[in-house]
Amino acid sequence: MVRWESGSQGRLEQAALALFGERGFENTTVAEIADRAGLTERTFFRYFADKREVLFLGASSLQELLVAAVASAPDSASPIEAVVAALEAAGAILQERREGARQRQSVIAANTELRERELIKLATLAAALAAALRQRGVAGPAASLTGEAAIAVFKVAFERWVDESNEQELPQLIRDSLDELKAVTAGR
Amino acid sequence: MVRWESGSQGRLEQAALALFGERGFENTTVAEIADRAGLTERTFFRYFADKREVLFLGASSLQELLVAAVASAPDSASPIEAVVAALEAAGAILQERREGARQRQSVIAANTELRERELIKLATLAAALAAALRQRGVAGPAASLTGEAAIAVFKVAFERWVDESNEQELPQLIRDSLDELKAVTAGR
DNA sequence: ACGGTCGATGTCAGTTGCTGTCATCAATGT
DNA sequence: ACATTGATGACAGCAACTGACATCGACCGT
Repeated sequence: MVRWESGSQGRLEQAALALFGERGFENTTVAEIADRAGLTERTFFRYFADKREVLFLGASSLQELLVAAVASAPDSASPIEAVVAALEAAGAILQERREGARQRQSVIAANTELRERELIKLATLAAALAAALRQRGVAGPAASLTGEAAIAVFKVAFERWVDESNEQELPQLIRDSLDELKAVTAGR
Repeated sequence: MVRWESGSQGRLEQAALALFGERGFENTTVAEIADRAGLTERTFFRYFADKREVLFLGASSLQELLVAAVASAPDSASPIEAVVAALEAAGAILQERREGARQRQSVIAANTELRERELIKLATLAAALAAALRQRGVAGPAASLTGEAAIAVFKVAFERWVDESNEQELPQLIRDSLDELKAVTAGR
């Protein structure tokens, strides 16, 4: 497909992950990442919009997966069930990359700028899920709230999953969190 | 209280708001803000951790207000009702600063970095609300999900409130959004 | 085989956000 | 008066990011 692409982007990503793990995000310079990848600082910024973005490669493909899953859910599924089922599917994928995901998350959790970037990715995802729901005929406000609720469920489940003392699997945690949300919102 | 404090911080804030409104956030330099306030770039960074933070002054006091409101809610209130009641109270305050809030929001909405900062403020707020709920004896996961759900409700309501074509009041929109969330999560 | 095109990368200079350090200066307390 | 203290200025410097142009190797048509 791609003519050149001798793996520069991947090398940059690996170099960045290694250095961030060793010395932390702030104590790592873009020039150092590029050096380790055998490239130039300028080239780093041709592949990644900024220093943080190197940690969020798979994000867009994960979003596409989720949107596709919502779009292909059976008509009988309620909005919240359709979206959470999609999350469970994505959760199953993350479950397989468990160690990598945890390592990445420990880097992100240690730095405020990275948490900001993570949050905007999740907010974008919520909007994409809402848009997918509107395609299915869900009304505007309901679609927005369902998207936001789904992200809330995912955030809480993911946080518990990353916790070392927790051995449950992510899809299960997602379902548990959804049940918890239902219980909490039903309260009066 | 404060011995000096001849209003430097306020002048910096006003100067920043004016310049951001005129030429946008990215096309405004910190040195320009400081100049207009009759101060130095270095002084700007003594009052604000970074260029974005100048747009988020009242945030911490708003959070304190919300946490206090949750803490002082009657024991009979369910977690979600306690938190949303607090949001309505905060919404009433915002309702009075309506024009200022809309203007500020139009600056934020136009810039990704600012949206990131806004999201992390909201996430921090969600965590603070959850902590306040745990003080009331709510179990950990339920508290987290309630905090996140409240923020979801607020985000959707606020978005609708800022929409020019919408004339409803913020506290009412918050209550509407909560009802919508309840309907959506009850589904299926 | 050859010259030309094109995409990936390098080089370099410049702007801007942000920080550390030290000096200054006015108000305050004794 | 004098020392203290808190706000500000002056300056130097680093690192993130960008624009402009040069280079170089793979490919393509002749």
